[in-house]
Amino acid sequence: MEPIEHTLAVIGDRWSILIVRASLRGIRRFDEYCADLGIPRPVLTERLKRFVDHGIMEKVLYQERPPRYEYRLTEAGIALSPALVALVKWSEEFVPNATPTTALVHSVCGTEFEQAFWCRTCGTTFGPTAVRGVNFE
Amino acid sequence: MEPIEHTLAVIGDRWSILIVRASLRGIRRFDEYCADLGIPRPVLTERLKRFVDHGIMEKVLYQERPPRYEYRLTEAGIALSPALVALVKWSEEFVPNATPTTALVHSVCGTEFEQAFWCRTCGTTFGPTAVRGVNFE
DNA sequence: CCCAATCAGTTCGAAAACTGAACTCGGGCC
DNA sequence: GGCCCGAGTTCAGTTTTCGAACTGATTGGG
Repeated sequence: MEPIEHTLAVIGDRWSILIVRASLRGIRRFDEYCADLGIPRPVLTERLKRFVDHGIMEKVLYQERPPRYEYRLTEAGIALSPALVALVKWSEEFVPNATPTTALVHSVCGTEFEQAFWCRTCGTTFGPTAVRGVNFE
Repeated sequence: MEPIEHTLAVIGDRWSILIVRASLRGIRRFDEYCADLGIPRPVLTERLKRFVDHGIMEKVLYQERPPRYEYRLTEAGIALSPALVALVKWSEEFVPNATPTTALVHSVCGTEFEQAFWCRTCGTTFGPTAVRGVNFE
């Protein structure tokens, strides 16, 4: 199985990306995910378990007696951000009636940023049509 | 429903992204997708229909009698590339035993490229941890 | 003319995943 | 004891997925 197939077997469903996004927004606890996303509890249980198993999230004890855990993204989980950003930006552009709000900003300066392909060799940025590759085109 | 939820309702499943990737690789026809991906035919039928309905693909008649159609990405479909690239790159980095091949190259110079967040205001590139936003963090 | 091959789908029954609502279980608080 | 919190589990019903076999229009070969 190719790497990306493996990845999609883990996060390729209607909820996974939304869970990652919720976590980046600061959501941590089981009931918070439920309330925030409206995700069915059994589905959330399974996803969190899957994420922990695949190193995307970690279970952190935040209270003993009764033992209670919260779920935080690991570095690998945070590294999914570029994919999430790409999807958010695609959505803003192509989903009909999408509100073109400034959804994502650079925390340093507070203004909207771009996402691009960047070629170190050429020193240029470029778009999707100039991409080619073994696993791609 | 927020834009990204809508987007994930369309392409948030185990196969959709792989179909887009196959198409970027030059796959066009029903049986080609089947053979290339090993996707069940009924699922492929449903996904292609969905993609056409949502403007991600278009059905192109390539032969009359019997009428035969092939499926090509629209501009909106090609615009999903950044998300795909992000997932491919994430996979290369975080999927265990992933072969670190040069999967994606800049077609102009043939060397590997990067994908980054870029702030026009600051004139800098930055990583996932510096992202903040209404829909995000 | 008839038979095989092509190719985009459809049909079908079984298995798996998803869903909402209710329930469990440990433990603190009054 | 009775009530609340909060992370799950259980359950029954629906939807989705799956693989394999089938359909239907048409062409090319013998």
